Amino acid sequence: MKISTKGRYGLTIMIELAKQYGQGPIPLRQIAAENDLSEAYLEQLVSPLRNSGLVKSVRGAYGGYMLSKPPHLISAADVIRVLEGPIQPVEGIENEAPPQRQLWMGIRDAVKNVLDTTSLEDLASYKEQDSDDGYMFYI
Amino acid sequence: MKISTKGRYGLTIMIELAKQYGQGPIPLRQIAAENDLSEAYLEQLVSPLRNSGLVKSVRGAYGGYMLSKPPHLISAADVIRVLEGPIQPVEGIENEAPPQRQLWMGIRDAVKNVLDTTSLEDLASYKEQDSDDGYMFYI
DNA sequence: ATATTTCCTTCCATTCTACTCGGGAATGCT
DNA sequence: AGCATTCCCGAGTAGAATGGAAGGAAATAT
Repeated sequence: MKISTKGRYGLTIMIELAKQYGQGPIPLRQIAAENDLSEAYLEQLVSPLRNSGLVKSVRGAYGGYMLSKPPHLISAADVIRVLEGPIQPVEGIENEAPPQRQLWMGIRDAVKNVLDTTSLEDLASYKEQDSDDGYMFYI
Repeated sequence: MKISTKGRYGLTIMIELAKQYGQGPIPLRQIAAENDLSEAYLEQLVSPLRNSGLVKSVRGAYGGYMLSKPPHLISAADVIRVLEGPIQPVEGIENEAPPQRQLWMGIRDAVKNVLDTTSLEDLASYKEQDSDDGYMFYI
């Protein structure tokens, strides 16, 4: 029940690109440095993002990556789907017995709903709202 | 973003035990046969379920496993937590930047809500409701 | 005594994860 | 033209997780 670093770092890339949307291509090196991540690894993640059409690239000096659409038109679900595959809590849900099937579909829909209703703009323009203090991380 | 066979098969065990709750100990062999699963593998899964107190065991001939509480008092979340660990879409959520943190917590709460509100009784007494035909499995 | 069943440990093949590395191709700057 | 920068692409790799298999010991009913 995990989203791997593929989805996590991929989302980080997309949020950085969203923050600087409209300011020309952003090199991966910068994103890697700011988030303390491996540039070579990010390279592998951005490749499917480009193939799927979510980002555009410019090669050469002063090149980099940019979103191919405004941040409010790209959802977290779009990014996760490209990097982690279809949103589904189990493989082969159609072969499961009806009770389990109903459960997995419920989970899938709940997750999908959160990811679908969160845009890159939401994530990039995030402002601290009310305090998280006391909120439990593990449940 | 997956629940492995540990959680899935473990839930299958628990649902079978729920169906036959109050009818004495059920051997794993029977559950394995009915669901076409490896008995040796189920053995490994039921061990943590016993250690956590969700099931009780009776050794020897005519022995087996049984729920330690009525099915309506055990949630799917109880089972998944024992076999898959804490319900969390990413590791180390507290180290994530606030925007991502908010997203992961939203997903976690959504999943937790579905699992918490589904009891073994719900799963064991499942009756076909309205048709699933045409419902998409992959989204 | 024997069959059954849980209990416990170890081992194994395969796949996934999270990278690293090396090199090639395009582009801008001087 | 030459050089630095940056994307692009494939291969390799150590470690962990997955999904089991195997063997034997201990308990219990008949």
